[in-house]
Amino acid sequence: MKGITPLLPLEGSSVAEHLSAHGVKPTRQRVMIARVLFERAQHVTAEQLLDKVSERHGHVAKATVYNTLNLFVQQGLVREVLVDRERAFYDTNTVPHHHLFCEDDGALTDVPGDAFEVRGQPALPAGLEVIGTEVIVRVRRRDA
Amino acid sequence: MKGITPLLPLEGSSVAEHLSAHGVKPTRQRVMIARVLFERAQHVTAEQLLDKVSERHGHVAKATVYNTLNLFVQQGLVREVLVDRERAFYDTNTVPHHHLFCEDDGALTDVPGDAFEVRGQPALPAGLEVIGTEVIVRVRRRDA
DNA sequence: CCGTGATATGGAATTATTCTAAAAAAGAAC
DNA sequence: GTTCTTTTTTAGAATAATTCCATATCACGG
Repeated sequence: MKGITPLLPLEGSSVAEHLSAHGVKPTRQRVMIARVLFERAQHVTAEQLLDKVSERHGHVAKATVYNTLNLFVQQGLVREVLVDRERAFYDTNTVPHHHLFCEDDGALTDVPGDAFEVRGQPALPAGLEVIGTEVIVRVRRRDA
Repeated sequence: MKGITPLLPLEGSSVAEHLSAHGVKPTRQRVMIARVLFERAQHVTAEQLLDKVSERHGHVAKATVYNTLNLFVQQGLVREVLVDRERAFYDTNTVPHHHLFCEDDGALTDVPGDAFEVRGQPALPAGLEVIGTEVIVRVRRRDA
């Protein structure tokens, strides 16, 4: 429940099993990408991910990284965090939690502690269902 | 306090006064833009705003619309809502409230009612201050 | 092994936003 | 009003994340 709890999504199961369990066929590229992505709870951009994968495993096309990330988002394996217009972040911590975005350096972190919470369900117009709720707390350095 | 309360930011004051009161020098273009923007509480994209202004007042450069929107955001006259990578929305309702984003048609609306709220302050690392908190509830049509 | 549908790839295309350099406007001083 | 300085506007070029496209490759059931 707490945002700071380190998540290790792969504890006790292989990457391929993890993908299959979420309805994603584990191709070679997807496994390469997932290895880097899920090695720890983190916030990554598509470009960072591409670099890490290329460096640690083989070459992957940029389009494949985007396709894969979109697929993972759709299947609930990662969460997309839109926080500035420059780039999207992908968050491997899928437990509901909130985010802190520092406008000075563009750093995205989890909201620490649990004193902060969202209460209740919004009154929705008929025929709509909630996909997800995201809370972004924008911060800056004092005196900046 | 309630998200659905229609806000009329200009009630009782001219557009120029409204701008000045927020530290924005009321140039001809800024007044044109503000007239369209603040005529009612709404969510607009930069392009929609440009079109409306050009149609109802004179021509304005695209760059001016972007400059002006950025300035207005900085001065707290409008709120920027980042909800998909395609475009940014600008919200003339500056009273704290939440948003509903429908992924099917890309419509952005306010969260109705007040059963839904954010409680407490996040525990912040030292030296940081909160600029603002945004809550986005993503929805889709049932059965879609 | 073969065929077929899914996936991967490189590079081109798209597109919102920002940048740039120059023109216009606003404002101050006199 | 005139002149000088600073701010704002402008048109168009530049930027860059993401998607599109057409082709090649892969996974895998029969």
